[in-house]
Amino acid sequence: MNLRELSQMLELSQTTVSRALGGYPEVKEATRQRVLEAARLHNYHPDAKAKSLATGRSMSIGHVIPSLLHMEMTNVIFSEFIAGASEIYAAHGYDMVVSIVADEDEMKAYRDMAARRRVDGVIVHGPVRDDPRIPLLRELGLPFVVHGRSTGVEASYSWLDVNNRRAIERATRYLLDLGHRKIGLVNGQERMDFALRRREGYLAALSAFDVLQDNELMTSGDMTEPYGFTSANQMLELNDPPTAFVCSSIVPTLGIRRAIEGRGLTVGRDISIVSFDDVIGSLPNGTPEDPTYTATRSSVRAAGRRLAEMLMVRIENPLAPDEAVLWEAEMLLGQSTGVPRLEKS
Amino acid sequence: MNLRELSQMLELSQTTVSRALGGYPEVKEATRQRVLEAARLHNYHPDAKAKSLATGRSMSIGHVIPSLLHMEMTNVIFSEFIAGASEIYAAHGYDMVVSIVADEDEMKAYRDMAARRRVDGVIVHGPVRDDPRIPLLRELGLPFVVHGRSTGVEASYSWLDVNNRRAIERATRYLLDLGHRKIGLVNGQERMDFALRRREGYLAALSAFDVLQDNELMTSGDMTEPYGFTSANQMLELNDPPTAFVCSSIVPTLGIRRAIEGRGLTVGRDISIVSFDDVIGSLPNGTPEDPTYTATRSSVRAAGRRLAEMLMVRIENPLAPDEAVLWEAEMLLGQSTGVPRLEKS
DNA sequence: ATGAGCTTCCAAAGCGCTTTGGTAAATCAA
DNA sequence: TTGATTTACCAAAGCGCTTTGGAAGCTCAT
Repeated sequence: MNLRELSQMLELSQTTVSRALGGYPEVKEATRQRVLEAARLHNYHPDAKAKSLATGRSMSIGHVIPSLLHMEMTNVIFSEFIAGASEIYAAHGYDMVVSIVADEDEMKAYRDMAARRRVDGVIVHGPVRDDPRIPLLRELGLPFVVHGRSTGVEASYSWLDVNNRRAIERATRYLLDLGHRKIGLVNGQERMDFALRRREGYLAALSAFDVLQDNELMTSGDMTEPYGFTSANQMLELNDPPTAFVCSSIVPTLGIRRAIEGRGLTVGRDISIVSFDDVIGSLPNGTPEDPTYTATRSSVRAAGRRLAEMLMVRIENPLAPDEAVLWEAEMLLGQSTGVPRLEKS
Repeated sequence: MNLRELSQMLELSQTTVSRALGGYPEVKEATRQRVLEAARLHNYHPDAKAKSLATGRSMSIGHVIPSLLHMEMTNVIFSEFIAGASEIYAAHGYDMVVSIVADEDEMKAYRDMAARRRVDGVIVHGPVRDDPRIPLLRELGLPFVVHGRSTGVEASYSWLDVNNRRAIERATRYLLDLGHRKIGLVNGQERMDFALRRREGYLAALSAFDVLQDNELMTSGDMTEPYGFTSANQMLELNDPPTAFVCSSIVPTLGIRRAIEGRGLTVGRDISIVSFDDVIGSLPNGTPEDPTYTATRSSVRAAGRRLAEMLMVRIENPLAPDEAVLWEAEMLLGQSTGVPRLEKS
């Protein structure tokens, strides 16, 4: 059933039927009801591409994710994000098109989406320092918002970020307050902007307590479970091993736990962990009243929702001023922290 | 830059330019080169929706995922699947549109996609017993393939499934062979078809060894980490606790580990675990030579690739006979299993 | 030289919608 | 009553592409 057939059936022009369906005022109320009724009866829905072609708006949002290097995000975090974003898209009548590309094809993927006019806007994931995608999208004139920020990019753009620096600084300070002085940092890939900021926060806390930076107590890598396991094991084998860990995500935290318990030690009693928690559906951090891990927490799903809203605004009005949103993470005390017990001294 | 502008610039008709770009033979080679050159120079890419409207093919594939009840899959497994599928889509020039909807809107989402002719086909995720989506899609005439099978659906359809029954039967038999007799099953939601089959496999193995089914040793639920933790803890508190667990996914397996070690026991030595492993990027099961968990394994990413290919075929030729693919899971011996030590006796 | 058969190009229709620029009929103000 | 508005509708253009159905211009065997 298409518009022509429907309008012939109703003995009305396509114009009138289209306007009736679109809610325009220049059609008699009785007629509108007749049209609505018939449309429902015959399950008429305007063809998406014809509508898009006529209006010039594709009514879809693009997400480009580089598959290889960002495997950490491809998985847990990304799907949590799109779960949030897609709620908003649906509410506004937008579809979500996601394109997983090899890292080296990422820029081409954006150019392509823009040239083919496939999407009305995009959300940029996992910004790195001096991220080239931001100037590219600006040049392409494609509306976009960024999940995170890119140190080094001067141009203005819309973003939403967690205050990663402060979140990890607080986490580290908490451990320092408990008396820990050997604190391992199990960080994400430090080419990612968020990981750089977290490292800064960690170092800031240490220096506030006059603790010297120790490069053997800092690792950077893809946030997988084995990565956490390996990092923790390496550090625990040092002469002067850490009594606590600060970890960038719940996933490697699980590996840290495995390493600790594999050595016959107990998390929270012998070795403390503070994690960053993105609030992953399948990996919830215990219950809100009794978190498994002491953690600084910020929902990536909520970030997806908020960024989607910001993007909708930019699409409606491309000339709107850029919007910058910085969220503070909340800190939850859980079972994974305590005063140091295994100090070398 | 659109076709009209490009063809005016070249002083050719739109027809000729279109054909030159499309690789049709009825255009002189010199002309084709001239066109190709100009197209590249001006970064001309045909407008996706105009092209789709003209050809009648939307060149995109839909994925509908119900957000609430399938949260287990929304996260880890689903994103692993689409990572595989999207490789194939990209290679065939298709885009992927994903739509996360409230459970009760799922059928509507399919109807909508079909009526608006938004996609050329869909992949159905997480089939349940008597899944209503299969007859619906058949009625809508929308090409589709199913990841898994639906017990109770008589009609023919294309699917790819892992032999879940046999995989879990083998896993359970392995534990029985080692001497375990109290074996806990930490299963997925048993309204899901795959979970039902796994339960059958578990029970078949037990009865082959004349071990009685014990309902206290079987749980069913969303495959999260805390679910594994809680299930394992409950069972371990029984008078006659299990000496081993069979678990439906690596995610709850992590929770089982936490429960075991939380009681001062050691995985593999005191309590054994065999898991099903979907091969999740961020949660790899140790290294191939030395798996952390003994597991039956089948890559969901590979399934995504294969199903995407099957769907492409169906779209090319909707009358092609349905295809059914059953994969056997491989079984890997890891560090998480051993002979029983803590028997009540 | 002539018609058949290629080669190479093009005008125009059509995909299914929205939107512009109307026009008749009904209503209203004076 | 008459001209001005308002109401309720419609024909047709246009979005940017593909594809159909030619049509010139060439080549070439006869």
